[in-house]
Amino acid sequence: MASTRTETPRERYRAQVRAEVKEHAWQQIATAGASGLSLNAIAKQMGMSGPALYRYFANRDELITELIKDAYRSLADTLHTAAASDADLAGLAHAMRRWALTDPHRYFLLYGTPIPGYHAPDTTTAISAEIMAVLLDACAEIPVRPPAEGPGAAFAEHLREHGHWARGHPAPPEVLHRALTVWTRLHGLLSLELAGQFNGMGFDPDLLFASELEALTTP
Amino acid sequence: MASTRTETPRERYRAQVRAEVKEHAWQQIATAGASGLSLNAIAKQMGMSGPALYRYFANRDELITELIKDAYRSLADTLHTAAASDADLAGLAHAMRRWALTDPHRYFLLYGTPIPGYHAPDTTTAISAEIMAVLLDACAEIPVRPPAEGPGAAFAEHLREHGHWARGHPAPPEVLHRALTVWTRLHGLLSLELAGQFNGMGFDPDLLFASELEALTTP
DNA sequence: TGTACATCAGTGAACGCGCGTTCACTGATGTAC
DNA sequence: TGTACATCAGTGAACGCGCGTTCACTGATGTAC
Repeated sequence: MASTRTETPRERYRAQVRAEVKEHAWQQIATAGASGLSLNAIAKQMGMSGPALYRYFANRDELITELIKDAYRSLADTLHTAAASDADLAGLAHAMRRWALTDPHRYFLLYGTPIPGYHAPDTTTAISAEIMAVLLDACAEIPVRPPAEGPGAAFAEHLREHGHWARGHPAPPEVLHRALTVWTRLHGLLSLELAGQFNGMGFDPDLLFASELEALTTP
Repeated sequence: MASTRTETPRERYRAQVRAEVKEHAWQQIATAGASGLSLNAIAKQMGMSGPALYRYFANRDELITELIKDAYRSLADTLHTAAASDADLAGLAHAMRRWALTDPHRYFLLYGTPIPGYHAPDTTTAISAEIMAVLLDACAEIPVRPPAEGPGAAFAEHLREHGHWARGHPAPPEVLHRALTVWTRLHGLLSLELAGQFNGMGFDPDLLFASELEALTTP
């Protein structure tokens, strides 16, 4: 990508094998979950011996970290692409839902039950801030009716002092508030849907999603 | 509880050991996650040999099922108790949040990333319907402003035909709609908070929760 | 109250399995002169 | 263009571990007469 030096064949090969390992890793996460990820199993699937993978990843945790970073990157790119083609907040939400439905386990790796004993490195927080920034941009274009009093007003006021997570985004606290609301409500819908919690209930998740989006995009 | 026959000492002992096993199981889930639950480890913690536990649980899956049922039961009881002491919807929401914060892993066992390879039995659906019923009762007491058109109205209309999950609860579709919204929004807030996703952000989750509750309890 | 028997809790050994990770090594690929 | 050397991918054996689960068995507890 941004590398000036030409890649040597060996580097190209390394990158290719790393990518192939990750592909098998995703496949395995889909069936066994993130905590069932096994280097040995991946190696066997690729027709290699287990220790061979240690040429490409220092250990299991580094592989997981890489998967998480890729997943964040993929979601951020999806939202950027949508925003670049003039999508409004509703468009972003639909893009995010499509992204989540494409591979539920990828979504859960980012936003699901934390993996026991694993702690994500700081690299990921930069990308998740990027994602927030896209949401903030979209929320800034929606007219807000700032409430004069009550918990909603209080929280917006609170965000005036505690909004540094927006990383200096030039938006009034009401917009920060809106963005947080968008995030939590979408996550509620998506994670329940992806976990299959709506399954026996018989209503159409599309319609629930559309209804919540309406509530989210009107002031 | 409802058993007419007196419990024999042996039955009492069995029940006590089962309970102790479950306690250690929860403790272990808290550190290793649900997929890290190990019968052998529990036995060791209790000063017993591994195979001894097979006197009390047929296998690992039965233990997990039991934990899930207990968790559902506990949440349902919590909500019932709150409702019995005249709590409105906001009161129920706060009770639910307190319940979730008490033991995040218990919450995630019910509503988090599905455990790979595990499928819950039907027994649990009855209790989760019970939980929904409490929410429905509380939602029925909130004045609704039914929208004339748009996705919100469409979904309410949809629920007129697809609301059998409410198990004959005598509430208009707008109330079913409201209850679903309550569920998804609360879950969004709780699961992100419990997973630690708000951690680095610096705002007060209490205030966000209060703000969403306001939006949820006003028509 | 005492004896004979049935029930049941718990043990220890064993089976087969898979895991992450290290280590010394082979053989192929690239590099420097 | 050819040779000497360094780099690196991948292997196979090994270590130590823990898992779920079965099985034959011991010893304690309850039950029936």
